[in-house]
Amino acid sequence: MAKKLSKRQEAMLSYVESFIDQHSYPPTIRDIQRDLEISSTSVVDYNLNALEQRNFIRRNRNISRGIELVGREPVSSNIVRIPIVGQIAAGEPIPVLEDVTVDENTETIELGPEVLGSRREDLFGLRVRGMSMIDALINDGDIVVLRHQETCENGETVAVWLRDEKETTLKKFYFEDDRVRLQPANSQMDPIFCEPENVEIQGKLVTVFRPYA
Amino acid sequence: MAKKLSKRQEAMLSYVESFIDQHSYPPTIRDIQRDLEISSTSVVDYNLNALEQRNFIRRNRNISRGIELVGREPVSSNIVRIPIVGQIAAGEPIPVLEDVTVDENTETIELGPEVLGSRREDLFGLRVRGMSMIDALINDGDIVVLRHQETCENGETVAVWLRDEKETTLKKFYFEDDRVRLQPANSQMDPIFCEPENVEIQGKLVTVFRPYA
DNA sequence: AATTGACACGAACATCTGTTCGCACGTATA
DNA sequence: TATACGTGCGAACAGATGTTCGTGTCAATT
Repeated sequence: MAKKLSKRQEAMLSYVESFIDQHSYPPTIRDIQRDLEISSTSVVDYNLNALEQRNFIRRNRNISRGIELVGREPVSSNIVRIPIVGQIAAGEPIPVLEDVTVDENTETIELGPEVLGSRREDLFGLRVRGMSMIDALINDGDIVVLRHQETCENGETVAVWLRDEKETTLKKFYFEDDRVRLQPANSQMDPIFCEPENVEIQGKLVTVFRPYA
Repeated sequence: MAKKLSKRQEAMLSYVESFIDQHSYPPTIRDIQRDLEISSTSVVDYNLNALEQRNFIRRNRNISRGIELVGREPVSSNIVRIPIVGQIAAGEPIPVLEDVTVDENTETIELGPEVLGSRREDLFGLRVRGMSMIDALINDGDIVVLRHQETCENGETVAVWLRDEKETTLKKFYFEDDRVRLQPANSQMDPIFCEPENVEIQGKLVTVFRPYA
């Protein structure tokens, strides 16, 4: 069982890997045959079986492109690519997602599920400008990742737009009695109280990170 | 362009997504047809084209399972899985990498190259314990990602072990004259000066992030 | 009422693709 | 030398799969 892979099997394995990286779907037997200049599909089939026996791949019979790389799936499937759609600053509203065009020029970041939690939809990133969120230990240049939502649970940290003040801020949100309490992450600081009508929830804070160039 | 997806198209899109997550290769048109109970493959083809036009997927003509999810593919080879090998606190040294066993039980996080920069070797993560790094805007519970190195350039933020004080700290490092200046990120605070012999560089700070569970 | 456009249907077609089989070649073993 | 075994070859088969086309439905528009 500890038998070494043949030259050809090694070549096939790394071919499959790079093919998947490149196309995001596995190759057919004939793809492998052609690109590795193997004379017959049956040779490919034979060596694929060998690779399966040694647990490098898994094959799904009678299914086209039914090759799976063992031990690879966890890495590739759960990564989320998050677009950085603008910036967040005290004095300006958060960009409206519908107005933002996300194309291949948009800066993005890739994050795994450990960082993001389970719900992976509606995520977007904003670059922090200014020191206005320093009380939440968020610095100029940091990147905050938000999940777009217009309501939230008590105690969640959310990005809110204060209509009257014309101001964006990141605070813990508490709805109590008839008013809203916005609590800075820094417990030394005093909360803000305001009318519910004045508060527009823009999204929930999912993660913050700071690249040290 | 802002046209909404039809019910069927939404269903198809999310079916494709979960199929890929589950199998690690895309579905065929007939897979979609069968599982979504659509009467004809041409209907699937039609709606797949609609999805392509709106840039949710990319189709590769004439090849089986030639569906790619837009914004999902780049998720492949450039992701780095970083082990979280321990914790970092003021009063204890950083775990020595050689002593740490990284196995499948080790907690890890996956991050893309935008977050990590180009050099992707020798990275490891530590969970921050305590508030001792609050002056660097790093909170209890944050995760810091370091690159293991024992030297650094002036001005880089590094994790250092102070031999005499028996203390770990994250500071900007400056070698000047015959001494070392360790500058807190918070410019309000005073630097520490010490002998070069007293300073052991543990690694360079690459990124910090804070999951809001 | 007529027209148009989006969407759906069903069947047929042409490849694409995995599988199988008989045969051959070399090396190690008996 | 004979045998077994791992590996390679080429061809053929059968089913899987993407594509196309004529037709139909329905709601909005003219």
